Amino acid sequence: MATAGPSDFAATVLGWFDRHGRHDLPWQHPATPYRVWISEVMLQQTQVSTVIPYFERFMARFPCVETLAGASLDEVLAYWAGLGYYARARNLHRCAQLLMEAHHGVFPDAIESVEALPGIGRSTAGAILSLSRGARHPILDGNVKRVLARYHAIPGWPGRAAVLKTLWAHSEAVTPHTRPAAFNQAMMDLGATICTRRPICAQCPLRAGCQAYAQGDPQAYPEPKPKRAKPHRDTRMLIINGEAGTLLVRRPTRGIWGGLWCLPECDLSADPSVWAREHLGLEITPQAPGPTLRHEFTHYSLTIHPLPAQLTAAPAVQAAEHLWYNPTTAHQSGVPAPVQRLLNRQEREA
DNA sequence: AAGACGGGGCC
DNA sequence: GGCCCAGTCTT
Repeated sequence: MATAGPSDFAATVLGWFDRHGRHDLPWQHPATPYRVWISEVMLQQTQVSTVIPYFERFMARFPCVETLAGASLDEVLAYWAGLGYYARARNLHRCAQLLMEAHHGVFPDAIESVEALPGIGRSTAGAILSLSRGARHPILDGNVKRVLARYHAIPGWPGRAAVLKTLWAHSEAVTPHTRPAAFNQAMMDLGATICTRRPICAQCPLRAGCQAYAQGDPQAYPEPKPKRAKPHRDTRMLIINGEAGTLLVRRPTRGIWGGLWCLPECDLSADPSVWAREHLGLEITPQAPGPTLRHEFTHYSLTIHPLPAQLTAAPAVQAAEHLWYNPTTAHQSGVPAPVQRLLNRQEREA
């Protein structure tokens, strides 16, 4: 049988969507540009089941662009803490303020203008304008990449520019003029529920035209990223306890855990007391080291060596980038997951 | 073109 | 433990 043409492709996908697609996701009711935007950004590199509770909490606190733009970055980061990729939250906040200042708080209709906003690339821009307004724009997220790479048996890793270009061309070609919103949602649903890493081809509406299926090994597509050795790093985190609580310092905007509140980090080779005096302006008395904590990143693994210490002297003036964490008081600060684990561990042992 | 960027889920 | 996930930005 010949490969189905674009319109057959869309009709098949839409027919499947009406019966088997997901119509009950929180951001679909109502599917406003704001809600679709927030959900799409949360869903970048994060799975639906993880996102849903974050989305509900976020919407309850920041129901519209204006609320988000008017909030402090710290509070936005606090609502994001645990999702990872914190640049997404910073971009979200900046984008909300930009929308207020330059676009009256409303997303522009031109996709070029939407793509120009911070944290919004081609796929997210297409998703926002199609899912919320029914405009015909292709998308290309991980799900659509998988479906199209298999359907056309496209060789190569999608991270390569040439492969990506081919995939975009296919996405553009199959996106219909009628019901583009339903079609895009359908493609994501298909990738998320049927054309998964281990696909359920028996239930797939595209099976008849799928080249990877015809070849007998749909899992061969898309090709995996070429892998390399993962380096390992060590760091020491100081758990400095004073009368007001445990010291947290704000990390630089750029780099790992950007803008989040973290335990002070000092090199293993440094003397902790000297380091604290020079970098924090505090006098401390180190105690017995705690058990190490291992944390895995995409690109390296980290072993955290916790070192509890008692505060013995502090300057009269509190540094702006310092915060004394106390579990009994309310906090609205973003703390990375492994640091939160260390704080919780300390609280349990107290 | 390649690397940076987090955390959770799954096998 | 390795791999994956509704990507984008920087270099």
